[in-house]
Amino acid sequence: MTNTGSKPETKPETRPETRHVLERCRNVAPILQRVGDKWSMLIIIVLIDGPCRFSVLKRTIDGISQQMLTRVLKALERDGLISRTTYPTSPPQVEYALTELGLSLSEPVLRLGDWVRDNIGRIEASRETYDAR
Amino acid sequence: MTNTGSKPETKPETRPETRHVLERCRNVAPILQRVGDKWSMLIIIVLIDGPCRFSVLKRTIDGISQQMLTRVLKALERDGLISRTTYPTSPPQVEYALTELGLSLSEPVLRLGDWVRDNIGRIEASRETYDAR
DNA sequence: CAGGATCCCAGAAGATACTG
DNA sequence: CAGTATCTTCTGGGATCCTG
Repeated sequence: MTNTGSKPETKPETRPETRHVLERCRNVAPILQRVGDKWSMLIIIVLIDGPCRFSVLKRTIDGISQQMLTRVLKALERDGLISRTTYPTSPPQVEYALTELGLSLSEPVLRLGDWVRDNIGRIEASRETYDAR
Repeated sequence: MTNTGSKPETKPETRPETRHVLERCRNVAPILQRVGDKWSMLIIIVLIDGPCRFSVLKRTIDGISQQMLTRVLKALERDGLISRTTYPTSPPQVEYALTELGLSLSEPVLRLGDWVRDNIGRIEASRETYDAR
């Protein structure tokens, strides 16, 4: 809501103190982006229930292309968040699973998910009133 | 690490149970994307310390263009995460601040930030060994 | 000072077809 | 089955110039 007040109270400095916090959070942004893409979190969430094969992942995560699934799985593996195990059967089977690291990440991420679940209504309401002008 | 095991143990079903969790998380992904862009979280983090004017934000968040700052601020305002207050002075001043909603969001996000701070080393190590082949 | 309006680009996302 | 290869589309991010 764009209000119109009367007296500014902020100090117009550059806030050097905040700078330090920012430096610390500089690293956070890239990770947030990695995890904040369209599919990564969904994959991780599925894998929380246990290891999963490629085709099952593809069927479970509705709408993802094998292309994107491959890419995201690779990126997650590179970051050490999931592991990849190949079974030399015929036809070949590949099983993906969360690593310990990936599992530990899922915790704060699920918290964020809870927040969204609890507040998405407010967000959407805000959007409507905002768009209404 | 791409291992090679010997016997697959996963059930090849479609996992309908997981489906329900996924449905719940479908809404999470878009919000994660909103917050997971390059600047949103940095802006929110700065605003945790208190209201802030446009120019101060721009100076504090190093590297952001006024264009992007404007865009992201608008998006955050639309979602009800920050408020915008205009002071009709000359020259005009505009002050941005976290709303209650935005503040509550900052909590789970900072937890995620803590996780990153604690584990970024492992991630980078994993990347190196992965890229080394 | 705080933006709006344009133009531009690299890389992300996706569709499709092919392969060990 | 689990990918790779290719092509096209889309969009996040940025540079630049202009204005109340």
